Amino acid sequence: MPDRRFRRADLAIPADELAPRLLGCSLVRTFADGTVLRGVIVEVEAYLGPADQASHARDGRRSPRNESMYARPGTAYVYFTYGMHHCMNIVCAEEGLPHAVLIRALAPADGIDRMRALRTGDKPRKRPLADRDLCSGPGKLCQAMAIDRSLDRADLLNSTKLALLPPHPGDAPGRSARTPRIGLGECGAWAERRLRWVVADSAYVSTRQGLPRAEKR
DNA sequence: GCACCGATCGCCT
DNA sequence: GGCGATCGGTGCT
Repeated sequence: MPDRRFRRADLAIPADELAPRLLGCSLVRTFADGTVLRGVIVEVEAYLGPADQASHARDGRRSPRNESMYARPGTAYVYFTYGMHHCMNIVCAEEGLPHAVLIRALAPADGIDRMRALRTGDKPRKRPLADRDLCSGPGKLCQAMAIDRSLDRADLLNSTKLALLPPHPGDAPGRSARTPRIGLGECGAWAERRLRWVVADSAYVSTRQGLPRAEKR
């Protein structure tokens, strides 16, 4: 059976509509040697276009760095930040309107040992990284999946290297919770809007910030 | 040209 | 909980 993919039209919707639907979907990284890494999306944030003061595209900003935000829905937007980390977004809404969903955490599913090797690199460690430390943050998951600027502008609906797949039929993603987005500076009311969605009971989220205490584990 | 800072992480106290 | 790492993007002089 050929792998299932989204249709372009499925992603041609605003980021705050797409984001919750991405919980439970898989992000799949395939290497030239056939190695496959897969994680299930458990945490996302929506960035809502030119008006969104937390977005790289705020006030219509457009540059070589964020050009892919203006591309077709289904395009990957990968950027470099803090001098050492990459973060990955799924571009959505109509082409030319810079909406995107930041992938903040994955539950590792396939290729876990390879992810661990990618995360650990050459650094000697007393204990191997725990599974919950592999993809529990936007920078971590890019390191674990070998996602960098070379995958910026990749088409997640057709790329052989990086793909977005819908949940397996019958997969229950679990209860989701909404919170404000993480790590924003002064963005006025935009910092307060609840544009982050997390699988509330997942052990693989980046932080429990904003989640009800009763859901802490 | 140059100074500031970031959609983060890991290590330290 | 705090802070340094590390460097490209951005905006101002």
